[in-house]
Amino acid sequence: MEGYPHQEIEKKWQEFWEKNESNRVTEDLSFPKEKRLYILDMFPYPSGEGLHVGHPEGYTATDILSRYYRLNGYNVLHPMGWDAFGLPAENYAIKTKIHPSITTQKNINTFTRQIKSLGFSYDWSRTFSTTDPEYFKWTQWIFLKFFEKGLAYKSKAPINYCPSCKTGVANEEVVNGCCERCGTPVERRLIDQWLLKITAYADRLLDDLELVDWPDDIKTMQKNWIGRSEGANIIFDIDKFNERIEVFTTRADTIFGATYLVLAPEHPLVDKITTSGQKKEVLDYKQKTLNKSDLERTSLNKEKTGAFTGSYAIHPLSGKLLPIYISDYILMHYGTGAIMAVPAHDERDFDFASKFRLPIVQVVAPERDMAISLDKPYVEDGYSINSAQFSGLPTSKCAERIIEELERMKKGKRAVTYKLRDWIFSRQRYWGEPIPIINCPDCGHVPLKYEQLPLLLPLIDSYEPAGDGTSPLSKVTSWVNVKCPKCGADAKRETNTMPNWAGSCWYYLRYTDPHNDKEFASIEKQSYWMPVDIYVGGKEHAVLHLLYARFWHKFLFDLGLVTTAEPFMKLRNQGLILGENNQRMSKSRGNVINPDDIVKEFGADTFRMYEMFMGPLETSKPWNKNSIGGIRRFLDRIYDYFTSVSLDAESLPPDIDRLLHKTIKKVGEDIETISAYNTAISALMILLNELQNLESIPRKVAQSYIVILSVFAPHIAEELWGTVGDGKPIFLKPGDREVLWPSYDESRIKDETVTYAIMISGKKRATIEMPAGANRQDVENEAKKLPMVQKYLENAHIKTIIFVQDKIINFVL
RNA sequence: GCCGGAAUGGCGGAAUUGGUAGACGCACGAGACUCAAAAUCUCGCGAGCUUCACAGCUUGUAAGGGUUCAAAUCCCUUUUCCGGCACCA
Repeated sequence: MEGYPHQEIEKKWQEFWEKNESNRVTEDLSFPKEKRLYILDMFPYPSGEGLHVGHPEGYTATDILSRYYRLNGYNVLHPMGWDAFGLPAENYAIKTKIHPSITTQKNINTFTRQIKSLGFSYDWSRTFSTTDPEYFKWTQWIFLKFFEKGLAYKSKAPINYCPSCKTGVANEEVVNGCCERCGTPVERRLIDQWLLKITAYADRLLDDLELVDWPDDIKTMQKNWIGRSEGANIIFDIDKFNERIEVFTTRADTIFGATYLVLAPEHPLVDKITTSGQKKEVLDYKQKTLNKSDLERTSLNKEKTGAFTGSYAIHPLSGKLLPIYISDYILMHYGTGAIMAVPAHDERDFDFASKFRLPIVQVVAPERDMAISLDKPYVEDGYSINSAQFSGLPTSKCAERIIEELERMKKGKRAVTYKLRDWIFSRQRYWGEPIPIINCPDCGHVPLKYEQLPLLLPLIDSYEPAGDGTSPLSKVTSWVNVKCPKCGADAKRETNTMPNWAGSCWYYLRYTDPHNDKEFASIEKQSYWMPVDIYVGGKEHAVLHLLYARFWHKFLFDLGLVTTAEPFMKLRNQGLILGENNQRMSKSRGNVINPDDIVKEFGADTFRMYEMFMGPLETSKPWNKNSIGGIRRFLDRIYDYFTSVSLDAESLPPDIDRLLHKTIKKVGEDIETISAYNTAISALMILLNELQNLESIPRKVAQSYIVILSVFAPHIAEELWGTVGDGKPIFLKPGDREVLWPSYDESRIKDETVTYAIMISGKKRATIEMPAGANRQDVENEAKKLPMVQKYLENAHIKTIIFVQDKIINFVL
């Protein structure tokens, strides 16, 4: 590739910035807080494949923002690190016997080299990996706080278990219900697991979404995930048993339409109330349900299945007997694990009732007293019918009255239910943070003392799972067997490790004070830097990472350990970069682009600018090799022009001066959108196209152009600054920085003349130039002079004239 | 199945949020330079039609309908694609 020598220039300036500490922050906390900014990327998992072209998309956007704000006088914290615990390193270790820490370090080195080759302005003095003991010491410390406050608890929870590999497998490793490695159908097993009580924060996680500037679709996803719904728990006594079933419903108004009850197959009452004649059928059905995942239970079987228990419940208001069924469309962990089925007004109940020939009773009508044909359920609100003294009431009113009545009878009460479930926090894996708990037969779960942290992973030589579903750690007897710190009896360490989400729940706090060995971060530094002002990453973290991190943050907030209610004020997502064939990049499709190749051939500046020019940040867009060449040509033209143009001119021609000011305004505004980088770059192209007609321009103009360019293409800009600049580099260490970003003059942006579109009955027929701000009558008179317009106006009656200042005049005939 | 998002030239995308559709770039075509090619520069480039030409007409933003002086933009119906999913009572 000819043109400017990108390899030489990029290396030179990357070394300069690093040596000069150009990317550091000022640690002087008296620097005004309103001029500090925390701009963060979601840190990557350093995979063995190396950097993907999708990573630099978000990183370039935040780099542009960081450089832009620094050039405007801000103190910008812009760090990078590694989320390095996880499955791939462990699976690789099982295959190769190479310790995950070695693979991880190698991958981190590769990622670091690749990211540095793109010239991002990260402050590398603050980097760390979640696998560093100095870091996960504090992850464990926070876990102990959860334990101390009763928010970490042990309970039975299901795992996917492969009976052939004799190991637990992650959801990701289950393909079509079978183990990814051996193809054996995966079973579900209940084992003792640690859970974090995220449900205790459900309402606050929901309500505080109001406080943050996040994309609406992400907020909606979190709201739906938390899934708060208000309704009532209603008690049904069971006929011939001294037992009762509590159901949750959001439609208490439909209670007179309940014709049967359904329990989740796992419901504890099932065995008790199943009559002897039905035992076999119920048992068989429970067995079948056991190995179905929620996904299968909920999406695959359109055909409803179930079994009759043989028992009947007593309707609390009508006294009628309702048969009790079990069915897998009822999930134990939602609501009470039991429902009253109202087939006339619920689709799932309708399907079930149709299949099992159960009665369907209409109790809601769209209009008062109107009956509808029940070939499908009526799920809308309306007016109650067939509901005793409640008939005639509108839906919401009716529900209220019925709940009041049930409360009076002590047969029900208002209730709120969430879809959100507690977070299963243990994994039967090696490569994660060890859970700092000792299990003593007498004292139960005994936490390690804070001074005993970090609890390191023991070195082992076989990473194969233990074979009984427990972690490989359980094989390391020298590590597992300890004395109970409380009573001194023989005890065992917890062998489950934390999930890979743990480390990413608080890493943004650590960046504010990354080398602190007394606290996870000092309150002083946190309160200066937090919250994160701008957080950029992929949409795939919409619920898990972003919800878990918010949960930890709120927990720490309650303990007075952090200073803000929310961690991330503004969130933006980057879109997917697809392969040239418009499909997701993957090895198997053979459409993967390696960033190294692009940097080598075209240079980092071209790569960065191309990714920003592809389209708005948040949309997904396909890679196109030809288009990169266009960006490279643009940078070559910039290089040629600014190394040859004379800088002696006094001023620019007025129209180009106007364009310059417009460009400064537009680019600044586009950058701040965190989206429209493509149009910012096109504005720079338009300006260059005009400047190229001039042999001489003022030095000040060249400086403005290069400074604007520098946030997108820092290396070439820094190089050209040597020619047009003031003797000092653009990007300097905090104390040496100046506000270099050019300002624009609003009064010099206004055009003197504007083009009016002349429309006849809404169709454009001609255009005329008029002075800006011309009055309606003048425009009308000028327009009528045009032969083109006269042609249409003669023999026609003008009904009305629509005039839009500086835009159009429309003659409606 | 449910929820969310999207659909604009050969391609990526613009469009002041209801006001001249197609900015900018790619690809392509013609020309200049060259012995030639590459690179570079200049011009053209939604489709169809009329015209020697200047120019003009029709049509066009997934499809169909509607609101409006005016719709890529707002409303209704439909189709396709992408993302998410936990049958959530």
